[in-house]
Amino acid sequence: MDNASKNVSEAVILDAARAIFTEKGMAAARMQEIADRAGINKALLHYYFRSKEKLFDRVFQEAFQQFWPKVEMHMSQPVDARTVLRGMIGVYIDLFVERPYLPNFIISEINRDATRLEGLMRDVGVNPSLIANYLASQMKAGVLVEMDPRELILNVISLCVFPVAGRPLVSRFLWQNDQEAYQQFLVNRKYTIFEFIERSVFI
Amino acid sequence: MDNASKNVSEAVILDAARAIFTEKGMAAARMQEIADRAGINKALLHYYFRSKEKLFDRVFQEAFQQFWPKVEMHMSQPVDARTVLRGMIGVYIDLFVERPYLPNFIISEINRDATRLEGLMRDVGVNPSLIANYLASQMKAGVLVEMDPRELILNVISLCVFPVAGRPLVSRFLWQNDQEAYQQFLVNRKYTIFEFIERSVFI
DNA sequence: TATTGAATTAACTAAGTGGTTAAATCATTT
DNA sequence: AAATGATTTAACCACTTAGTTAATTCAATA
Repeated sequence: MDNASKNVSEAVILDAARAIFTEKGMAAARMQEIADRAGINKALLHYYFRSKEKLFDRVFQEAFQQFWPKVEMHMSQPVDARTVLRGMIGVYIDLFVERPYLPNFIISEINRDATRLEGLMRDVGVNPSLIANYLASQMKAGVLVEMDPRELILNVISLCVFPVAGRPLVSRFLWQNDQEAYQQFLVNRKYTIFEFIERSVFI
Repeated sequence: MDNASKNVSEAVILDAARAIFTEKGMAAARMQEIADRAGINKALLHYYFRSKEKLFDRVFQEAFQQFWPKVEMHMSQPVDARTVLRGMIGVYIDLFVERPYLPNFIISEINRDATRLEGLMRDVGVNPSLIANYLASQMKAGVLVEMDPRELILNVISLCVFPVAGRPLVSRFLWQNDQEAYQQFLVNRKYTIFEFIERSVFI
């Protein structure tokens, strides 16, 4: 019996959908291509997920969840600001090394249709003020330079995200398309970002 | 006579195309919608630009050119590193305040089809090594902290680009969707980015 | 084994999609 | 005004798209 094509479950469809959606985006993705990749009939997609929109929503929400790493982990017990920042950067870079498609996918589709955001907020549950408050307290304590803590958070995320989201540009212009060198740079970046930030914000 | 609809030129079509393409991206943009926006017939688009692809290429190339600000300007006469970095940041932020659609458009479409890059490189002519060499010399002179100059360039661009490319996210999560506050933050960012970098890299 | 409901499919539809064509109009020059 | 070439249009075409339908197979269970 043809085992590979039997017992096709949601998971197989979602894997295929994720691959196609993240590679081509919502608009350019084709239901037929997703079906082909999943090794099933196109109608079966509509059986499991009523529409392209609903299938996409599911894929996007899963991606979005991953995009908000659980940095609170690094704050559960009282630790110093260095550990918190190092942890934040590490979580992000590790995530993007493993799933390089995430940043561009999120950024592109959020810009394409921002209405989704409110609903996602509710479902995923994000709370940047936790870290913001922690950073603010460290500033008041004289550990960190005084600045808008949101801006510090944003700087950390910017430095982590852009090199991945803009990979083709970065790799081409700054690393002469040497993919191995780019990859090496990205892994090292966990440390270079921290050093860069450390010099700037620690008193 | 209906003056508004006469003498429709390339420029009008390109304006419409830019608006639609940058808002929706290549795949989701519709030739009919571009025609409507330009106030012309759909066939006229194909008269001026043979295909959707060619029309898109034109729009994209113009956008891409703008994306590479002429920072060399700030290096023509011997100036200090602070002026160069300040100028670089200023050019970028000013550009993005005026054309907020640019970063996301470039990033999205470059990721969607990276083959375009090589051709664009040739046409636009970009040379990051000029600034890289200048920064390296300033490091050797003891003005700047020693680091990979490409990484410093990348950090500057990251800090400028991400807040704009990720606007819906940033605005929602960190500024509670207060558009005015976000706009104010972006304008101020010209200075906060510089201060952030200055503390990190100047000895 | 007969029943039943879920899983799966081939074939189809209705609504676009980018692109073409051939004819009409406009503006300029002779 | 006649001729000419650049604009502009309505109507059309071949093809692709997401989504539907009605029939079939599969798996569990009574």
